[in-house]
Amino acid sequence: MVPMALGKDYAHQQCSIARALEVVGERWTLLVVRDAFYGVRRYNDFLTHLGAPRAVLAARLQALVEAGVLDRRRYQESPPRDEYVLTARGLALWPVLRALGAWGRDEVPGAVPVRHFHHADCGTELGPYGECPACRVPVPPGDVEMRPGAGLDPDPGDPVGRALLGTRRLLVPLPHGPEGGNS
Amino acid sequence: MVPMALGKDYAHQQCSIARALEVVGERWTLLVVRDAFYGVRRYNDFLTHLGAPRAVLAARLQALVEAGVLDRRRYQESPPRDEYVLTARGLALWPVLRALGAWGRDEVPGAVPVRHFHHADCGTELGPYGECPACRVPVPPGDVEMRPGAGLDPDPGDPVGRALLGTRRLLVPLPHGPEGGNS
DNA sequence: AGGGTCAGTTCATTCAATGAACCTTCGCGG
DNA sequence: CCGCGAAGGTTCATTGAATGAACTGACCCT
Repeated sequence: MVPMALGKDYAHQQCSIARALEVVGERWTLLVVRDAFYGVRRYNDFLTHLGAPRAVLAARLQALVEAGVLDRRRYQESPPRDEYVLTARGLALWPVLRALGAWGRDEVPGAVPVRHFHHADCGTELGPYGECPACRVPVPPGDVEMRPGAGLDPDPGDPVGRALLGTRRLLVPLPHGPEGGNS
Repeated sequence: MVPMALGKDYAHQQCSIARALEVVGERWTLLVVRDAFYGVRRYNDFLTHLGAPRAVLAARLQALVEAGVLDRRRYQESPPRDEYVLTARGLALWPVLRALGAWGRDEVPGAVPVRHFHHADCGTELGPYGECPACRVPVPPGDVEMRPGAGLDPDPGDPVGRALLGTRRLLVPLPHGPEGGNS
């Protein structure tokens, strides 16, 4: 996708769409952001869920941190381990992902709904712009509940995909650590 | 950008966002679609406005036609000339471009508004989801009026950029032909 | 016949993506 | 204190796509 020579070519474009694509328009980048919304925070989890080459993932994470979309922060000291979490700027990408997902679901032929997104406060399924049709408000991603749809593979090969099978609230980190599994 | 080996890698992803990116996630693709919304329809106009390599543009246009986003149709017989116009499926990408543009304008540092988008019926500037805050309705792209903003280069090098300087309604084709210029 | 427009295609070069292997730090079990 | 494995990378050879310049071909005008 979207390659890194973008700065060179898109920069001269007087257009905010081009500027956005300079940051998130490369291959894998928006999928990394999507996984961050789903609660993925660690390098290895991104890696197994996306299937991207390690070097590309490292480059994308670093670029997203530099662009202020992700924040890299220490979650344990020994051994030192960092996690990547969405900043306010990253959270602002939620409408982009909503719009892309809605288009992929409605307009790409042969697509079965994979996941449904609901307003956690009232249970209503979100409208096409990420708003709650019942409450008439735009729903921030932290108030979105993700539910499995008919098209979701019930037995994904990777553990991250398995952790994302059930109903989950966005932005809640994936379970980890000794108690993490399924106790 | 997002590159053409996408089919291979994104396809196994059970996700409508990934499916959307398979179609519009490659480098240049979304900029082609943006220009189509602005009224660009001809190969040479895309070429001069985007600055993309000719071979890449030809490949992207063909891929978008095959994906049903653009329709290629004959507009004159001799010499045979085709133009590329958005289909219903392509028009459905408008929220994606709106969301990307809003993010690029609000969240990418150092960005000055380049263009403003208004509801042609009432003149109100569109909200972040492409809705009209006054009329409380989602505004279809054909009812959107594009107006120049402070960040717009007043003298672009290419004629297409010059034709897009003023206030224009989306989807209206660029002027062409003997009367086209600025009479 | 010559020049110009439009819409491409071809081709050599450059640049990024891929995937496998390797590296480092640490925790743990014996 | 030795070996093992996990986490989070880096390095490297190979593949593949993007780039830009040149070329093609159909047609029109003068």
